Amino acid sequence: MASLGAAEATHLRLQALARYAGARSGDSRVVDNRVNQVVLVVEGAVKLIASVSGGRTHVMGFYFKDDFIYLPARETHAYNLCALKDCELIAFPATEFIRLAQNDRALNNNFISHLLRTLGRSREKTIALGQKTARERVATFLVSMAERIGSPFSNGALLDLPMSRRDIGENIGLTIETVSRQMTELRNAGLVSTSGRSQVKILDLAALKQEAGHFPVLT
Amino acid sequence: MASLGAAEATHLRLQALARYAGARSGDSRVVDNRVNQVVLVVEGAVKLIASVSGGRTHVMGFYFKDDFIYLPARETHAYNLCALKDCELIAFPATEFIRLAQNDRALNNNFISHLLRTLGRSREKTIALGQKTARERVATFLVSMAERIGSPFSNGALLDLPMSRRDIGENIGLTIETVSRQMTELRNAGLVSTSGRSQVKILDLAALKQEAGHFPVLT
DNA sequence: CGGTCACTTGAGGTAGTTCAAGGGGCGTGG
DNA sequence: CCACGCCCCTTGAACTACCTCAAGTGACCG
Repeated sequence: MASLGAAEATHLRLQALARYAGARSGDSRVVDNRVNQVVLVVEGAVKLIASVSGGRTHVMGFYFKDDFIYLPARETHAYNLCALKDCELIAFPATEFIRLAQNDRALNNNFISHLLRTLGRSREKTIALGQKTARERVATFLVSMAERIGSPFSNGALLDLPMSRRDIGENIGLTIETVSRQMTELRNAGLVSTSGRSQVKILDLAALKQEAGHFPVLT
Repeated sequence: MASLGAAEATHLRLQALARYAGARSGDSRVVDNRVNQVVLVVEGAVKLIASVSGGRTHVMGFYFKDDFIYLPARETHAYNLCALKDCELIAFPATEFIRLAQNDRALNNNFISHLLRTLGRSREKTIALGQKTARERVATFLVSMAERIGSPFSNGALLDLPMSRRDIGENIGLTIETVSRQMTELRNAGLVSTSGRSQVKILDLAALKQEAGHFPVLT
């Protein structure tokens, strides 16, 4: 909760509001979505999924330690959080959270800049899905993950991806097969190497960014 | 500026901050994008475009009277507002705007709920671009426009679209030809009729929503 | 060590793009 | 008011990126 940057006084009130939620890897509907929620990831990794008509589902994004999620109440279609690993989360009902934030400049500012960042990422992603080829999307995804959960490594990064190929595909609007093929091509091109299902080593981050079409953060 | 819902006291300060901008139809770079801006559309219609690598450009959205736009400063790629008709706009530097809003509960709340709505729409659009077919996208676009600038008409709506087919295509991630073909198919299916370049009559809104895949507002 | 399930690879199909050629609005000038 | 011309839009035909369907392969778990 420290990462919310609230003052001491607000802190206590936030605690009164908070719903702690633990989750095991694979759990879905981790947080109550009957009202808008602000969710903080204390530990672990989650995906935000949207269930859409026709049984389709779209992965809106992936979130990791210290990330901050705005989870809208179910409406025309349902948003839900699913755990990708064992997780610790804290959820606040959005309305009360916002009201509280108004009494605390730092928290209010934090919340607003979080929203702006989220909006920025969402717009980037819109562009990606509207304009990019499969190759560019996969490259963009990897670059983004490198920036968010990668450990630096020579002139690249080391990644341990907690999500499946299916999750990746549903996130960037491709089928699982296409994701797989693009990964293979990137491997053949010498840009990445993989071991096991989840370990990815980015060998040349600059070149990968080139492949990504110079776009910034996705997800 | 009334639509900002600020109290009297804040009003004066907002006026001090405001940059009024008139624009003629077709004008681009209507608002200074060297700093983040909050822009209010007083009159007219604008598009928010993102210029991306490879000379590609994506139309992030269309905005009309009383709409509220968050225009990020140019960064990895440049966002710009272009006038689709003659316009009157008011721009506020975002940082100062947010600071001011903190002293005015109503304004702060309005701003936050605007951001949440924008984020919601952006997410909807992400889903649309990630999952929908050309037919669904065009239908979704028309439904959205009907809700935003349509005048009711029997069991449909009357539309006067200020944007070109190219703009539409760049907004929903299709080529101009595909947009055109889908429009003719919708016409042949008896869901819409058109006259001239910009007049669209939606004959059966319910059926069009069906075509759209039950999705809510796009753009 | 053996089974399951995720991932990979291949072959064929299709939605949408690309390239190219006509119509037809709509503004302009007579 | 009508004629002219530009440019947007429409339509057609060929192509291609991605999807779909199907069959391996190998990672991870018991």
